[in-house]
Amino acid sequence: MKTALPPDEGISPDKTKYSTPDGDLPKTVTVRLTGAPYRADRAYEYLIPHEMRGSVARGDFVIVPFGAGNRRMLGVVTELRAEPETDPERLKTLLELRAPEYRLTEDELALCDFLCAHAFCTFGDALGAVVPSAALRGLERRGSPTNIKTDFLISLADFAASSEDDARLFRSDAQRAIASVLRASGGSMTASELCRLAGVSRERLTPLIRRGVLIAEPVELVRNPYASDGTENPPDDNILTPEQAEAARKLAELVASGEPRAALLFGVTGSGKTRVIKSVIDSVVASGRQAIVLVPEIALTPQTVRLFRAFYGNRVAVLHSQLSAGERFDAWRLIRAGEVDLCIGTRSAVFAPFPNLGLIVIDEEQEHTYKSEMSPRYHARDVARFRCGKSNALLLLSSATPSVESFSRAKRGIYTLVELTRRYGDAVLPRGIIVDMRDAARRGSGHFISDRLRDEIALRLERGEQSILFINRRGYNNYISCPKCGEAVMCPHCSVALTYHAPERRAAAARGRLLCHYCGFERLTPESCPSCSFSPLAHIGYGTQRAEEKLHQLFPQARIIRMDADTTRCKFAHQELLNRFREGEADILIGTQMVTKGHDFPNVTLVGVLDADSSLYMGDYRASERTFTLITQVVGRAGRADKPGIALVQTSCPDHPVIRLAVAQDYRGMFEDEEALRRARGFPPFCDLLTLTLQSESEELLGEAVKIAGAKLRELCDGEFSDITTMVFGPVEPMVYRLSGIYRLRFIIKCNMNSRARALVRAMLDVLPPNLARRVSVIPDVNPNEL
DNA sequence: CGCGGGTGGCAA
DNA sequence: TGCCACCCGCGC
Repeated sequence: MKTALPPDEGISPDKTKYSTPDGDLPKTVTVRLTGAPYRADRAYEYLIPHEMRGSVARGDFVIVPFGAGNRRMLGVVTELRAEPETDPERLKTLLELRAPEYRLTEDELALCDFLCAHAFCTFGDALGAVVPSAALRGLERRGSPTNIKTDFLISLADFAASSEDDARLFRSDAQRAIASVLRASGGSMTASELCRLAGVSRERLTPLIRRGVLIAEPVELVRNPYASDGTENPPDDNILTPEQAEAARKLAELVASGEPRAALLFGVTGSGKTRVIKSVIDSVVASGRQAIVLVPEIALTPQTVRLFRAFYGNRVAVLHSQLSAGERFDAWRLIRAGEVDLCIGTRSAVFAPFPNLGLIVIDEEQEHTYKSEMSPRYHARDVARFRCGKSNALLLLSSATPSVESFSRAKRGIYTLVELTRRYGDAVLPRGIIVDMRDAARRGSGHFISDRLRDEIALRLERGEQSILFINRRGYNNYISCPKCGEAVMCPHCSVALTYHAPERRAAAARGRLLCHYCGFERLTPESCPSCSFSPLAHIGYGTQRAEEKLHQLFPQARIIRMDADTTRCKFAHQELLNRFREGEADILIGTQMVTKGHDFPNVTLVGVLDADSSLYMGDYRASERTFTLITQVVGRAGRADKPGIALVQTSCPDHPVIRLAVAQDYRGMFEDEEALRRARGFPPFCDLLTLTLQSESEELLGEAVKIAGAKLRELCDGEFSDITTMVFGPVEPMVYRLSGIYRLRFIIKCNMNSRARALVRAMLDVLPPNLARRVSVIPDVNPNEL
C-alpha cells in the first residue's frame, strides 16, 4: 500500500536567516564543497550576486566556480558575512542558489561538523552520511525536484458518479472495469492501485482522463518495502511484569527530565527488554517526540519492524543501506517531515532527521557493526550521544552482554544502569555443558562433531525438537595447502589464504571454487599445488559447508538449513530461512553468527557451539569479550519457552575462564576479570585506541612514508603534544598486510580522545610531503574494530 | 580531485 | 625547436 505525502508546507519567512549576526545583509558567504578531497576541504569565501542578496541562508546549496578551470561545484553555505574577510577583488561569485526546500537544517549542519571533527572526514563524506544520496542527486544541475516518485490520485468526475450515462461514458470492458472498481472504492485511489485492481494497463486511463470522465491529481508517492509487514498481526498483550514496569518507569522519567541522559538496559535474553523499550517509546511518542531504534544488522530489521508496526502502524519508518536510493529517500522525507514517530534501522539510521528527537535506542549495543569501517568512520553510539545531548533526549543502550566499555560507564554512574534479572515466565536458562575436544582433535580434523553432540542431536530428532549449531566460519574449510611444500593457496591481491567453497549442487561433478573472504577474488580450485605441482592438495579445517555435509552423513533423514553469507545473498533470504525453521520445516539450523541473535524459537532445545575457541586467540584485546558474547548469545537460544534446553560448547580449552563464564552465563564474572585485565594493560575503557593506517599500492613508497610519519608522530607526542598522555606503537601490519592490492601499515596510539588528541591527528594528516601524499594515504580511525 | 604551469627527456 | 609525459602546487 502506498501512502501519499501531503503537499510541502513551505518555508516560513524568517528575516534573521538571511542576515548576518549583526542584522546586515551579507556581502559574502563561506562555502563548504561537497566534492572536495581532504586537502582542499576548507571553507571558501564567495561574493553574493545582487539578485541573491536577502535570499541566501546558512545551509543553502549553491553552485560555485572552483579551481583554475572554474569547475562548477556543489557546495553548502556555512556562514554569512557582512564584510568580506578576503579582498573582494580576489573573490569569485556564487553561480547559482538552490531552492530553500533543499536547505540543510541546523541539526544537519551540526552533525556534519561533528563528523568532520571526530571522524576526520571531509565535509562531503560527512554530508553523505547525514542526508541520503538521493537528496543530493540532481542538485548539481539546475533545480528540478529530486527523485520524488509521483503517481496520480484518480477519482470519477461528478457527472459520472451515477451510472445513468454509463453506456456513453464507458465504452469498453476495460473502461467499465475501471468505473466499477472506482465506484466500489467509494472515492479516489492511486492510478497504480486502480489499474491493478481493475486488471487493466495504465494506458486505458488516458482516454478517460482526456475526456474529463476521470479526474487525475498528481501526488507524491512513498516507496515502502516493509509496508506489508506486521500491520496484520494484532498486538499481543503488553502487560509488563513488576520488574519490567519499574524499569520502564525509571527510563520514562529520564526521557521526561528535559536533560540529555544515557542509560544501559541490562537484562538476560528473554527478560523482556523489548517490552520495556516499547513502553519507553510510548511515553516518548505521547509527549510529541520521536524515537530511533538501532539494530545491529539489516537481517534483524524485519522482525523488529513487524513488532513495532503492530503497535504504531504506518508511523514507523525503516532506514538501512540495502534499501534502494528511492526507498531510503522516501523514508528520510517522512522522518524529516515528522510524519512518523519511530525509525528502525541499522547504524546509518542514527542520522534519522526527526524534528523533535526524544530517544535513541541502541539494541545489542556491544555489536561491532555500530562502528563504521568506511569514511566517515564514526561509532553510532558517539553520534547518538551527540544528538541526544543537543535534543535533551535519552540514549538507551540495551544488551544482555554489554560491551565492557558501556558496563564500566554504567558502573561509574555515567549511564543509569537499569537491570532486568528475570527471564520471561521464569523460564530457566539452558544448562550449559562444556565438551572437551582435545581427544577429538587428536583423532583428526574430521571429528568436529563430538559423540556427545551427535547423541544429543539424535535425541532431538527422535523427539521432534529442533537444534541450532553455531560455527564461526563460512565456506567448506579454512584453506587448502600443499602437503609437500606446505604452501597454502593464497589470494593474488591479498596476503590471505583462499577459502574453499564446495559446489552447492551436490550431484554436480563441478570442481569447487576458492574465494577470498576479504576482496572477493574467486578462482577454480587447482588440481595441484601452484608452486610445486604436487597433488592432491590437503583441505585444512572446516566451515559451515563441511559441517552441513557431515551432518547429512550422520543424519541422512534430518532436514537441515544452512545459514551463512552464501545462503543469504538475496534480499529477504535471511528472514525466509528463519521463518522456515520457526515453522518446523527443518530439524537443524546450522550457521555463522547470524543464527545467534534475536530470534525466538520455542521448539529449540539444543544448541551446539562447534568451535568455541575460534574467536579466542585472534590477538585482539577484545577476543575474550567477543567469545563470551558469542557463546552467551547462542546458548541463550535454547529452551526459551516451556521446554528446558541444553547448550553444548565444544572447546579445546575447557578450563579457559571465559569459556567457563560464558557457559555459566556469568556476565559480571566476565566483566570483573576483563576490566581488571584492561586496567592493568591500558586498554579501553581506560584509554582510547587510535590507529593511523598508511596505505599505498607501492610497497616502497609506503615504507618511505611510514618512516617519515613515525618520526613525526613521535616528535609531536614528545613535543607539541607532550601535555597529553600518549603511547605510540608501530608500525605494525594489520591482520591482512596486503588487501585488494594495497599494502597497509599502521601506528597504534593509546590516548584519551579529546580535542588535543584530535588536533594531533589532524597534524598527522599532512605530515607527508606532497609527492608522497599523492600515492600514500593516511587513515585515522578511533577505536577501530580491527587492530 | 583536476587544472595549469613547469620541467625534462627525447626525436627531428 | 617542439612535443608530450610527468611532477607539483593550488583552489576563496
